[in-house]
Amino acid sequence: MDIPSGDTARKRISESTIHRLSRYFRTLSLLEKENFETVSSKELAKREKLTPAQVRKDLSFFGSFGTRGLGYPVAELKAKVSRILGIDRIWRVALVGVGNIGSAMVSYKEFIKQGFHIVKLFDNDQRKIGSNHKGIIVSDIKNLRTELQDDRIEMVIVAVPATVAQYIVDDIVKAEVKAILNFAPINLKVPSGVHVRNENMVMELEYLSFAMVNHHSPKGGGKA
Amino acid sequence: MDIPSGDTARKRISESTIHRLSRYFRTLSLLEKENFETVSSKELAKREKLTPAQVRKDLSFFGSFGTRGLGYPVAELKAKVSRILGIDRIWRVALVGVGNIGSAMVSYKEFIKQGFHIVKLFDNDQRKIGSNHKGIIVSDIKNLRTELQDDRIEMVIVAVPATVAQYIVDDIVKAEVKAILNFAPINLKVPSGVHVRNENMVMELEYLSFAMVNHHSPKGGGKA
DNA sequence: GAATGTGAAGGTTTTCACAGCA
DNA sequence: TGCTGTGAAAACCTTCACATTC
Repeated sequence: MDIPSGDTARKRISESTIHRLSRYFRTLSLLEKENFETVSSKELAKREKLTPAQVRKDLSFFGSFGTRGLGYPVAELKAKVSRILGIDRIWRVALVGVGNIGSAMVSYKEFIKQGFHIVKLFDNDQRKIGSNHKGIIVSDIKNLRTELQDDRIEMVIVAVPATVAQYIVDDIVKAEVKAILNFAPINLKVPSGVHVRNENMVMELEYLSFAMVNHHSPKGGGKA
Repeated sequence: MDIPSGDTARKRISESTIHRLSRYFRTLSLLEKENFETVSSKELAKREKLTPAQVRKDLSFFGSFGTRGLGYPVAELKAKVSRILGIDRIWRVALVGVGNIGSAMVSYKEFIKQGFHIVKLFDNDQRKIGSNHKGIIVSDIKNLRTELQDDRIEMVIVAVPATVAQYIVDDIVKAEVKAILNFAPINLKVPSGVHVRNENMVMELEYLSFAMVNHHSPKGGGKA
């Protein structure tokens, strides 16, 4: 076992490190296509606009994947990183709210590519229930809890109006789903052990707005 | 002038602080609707799952907005925060790529609410060019640079495939637009002074995946 | 009494710098 | 020689604690 993931002495890994691992993974996929056999922390850092030390530190939390003098084996490191992120498998995902954003997510190719398979859709609109989106029949949101359980859903994407998001999430929690990606601009309450990530596009525009009015030079081009 | 935004001695404000200001703004809008006259750092902190000290520190970077013993005046603070974020005005936004995500963004109400007005659409697909989306005629991407300039666009949302994103962005930069919200999963190159924010939904699902396989207890429920 | 504003303390993340290995 | 892996230092961010003000 080369990833020290045994439950003893596991260091808390920062959110930034995890996000950078996602980026390394993407870049490693690219490097693989470009037929690189190995890659140095310097090269990875250059592509991600980071320091080589940062890249090495991030990876070192999970093991020693490189060879001194040579760098990291691309294919192998990619496999390791995907294992760390838990994307060396298929995740069964449901989506609630087949509106603007919901529909876009159903057709979003990057999800499938990375093993996130949207296999269930829910809505409360009678006109949508029963209709077919990309081969999936939209279910009635009334049956959310039971269908999530019956279909062994592991993650739910919430793309409903802010006013109803909390009720939906309460149901999702009852179905014992432990991971939620939330698009509603609201602070959801969930019991501990349930993971919520918020996707808020307005916040990013607001960041840009702030940067502009403050002539704020972005540190290395801003959030990557 | 109560915001120390004169060019002398401006402290670097962290990205986290700005994001929290966005959240305060949202919560202040809510508090205003609930007819709160004032709010304490304690109450704001509770709603955002932060510490009161954090709230006070964040605000203190920009001035002294509160009254000891009382708290912050809701309406006034909201106005101040919107001023700081630069959202006390209308921003003219263009969107490139009227596909899945692009279409969703055009109809996304939160943008308009916060003063981000999408006033131009571009695509390279002949079937889309000339068509009407929410009252906006889709322009040919060939004319991107000139039309961005003629229409005094200040921000561009890029929702095109990763393979073409860089070319589009090069054009956007030529049009002297200084703010880009990028949905393509790629590290864009822009000259310094141009602000880029990346919106990557897959990264958030990957974070959830990591959290799940690592039985990783989220610190206060994860990214809010 | 209640709650802000803020130096100082404490904690976390990033960078440095170099020993160690191919 | 080239590049990793990693303690130590530096930078950064958050929390504490209290003087200050209403």
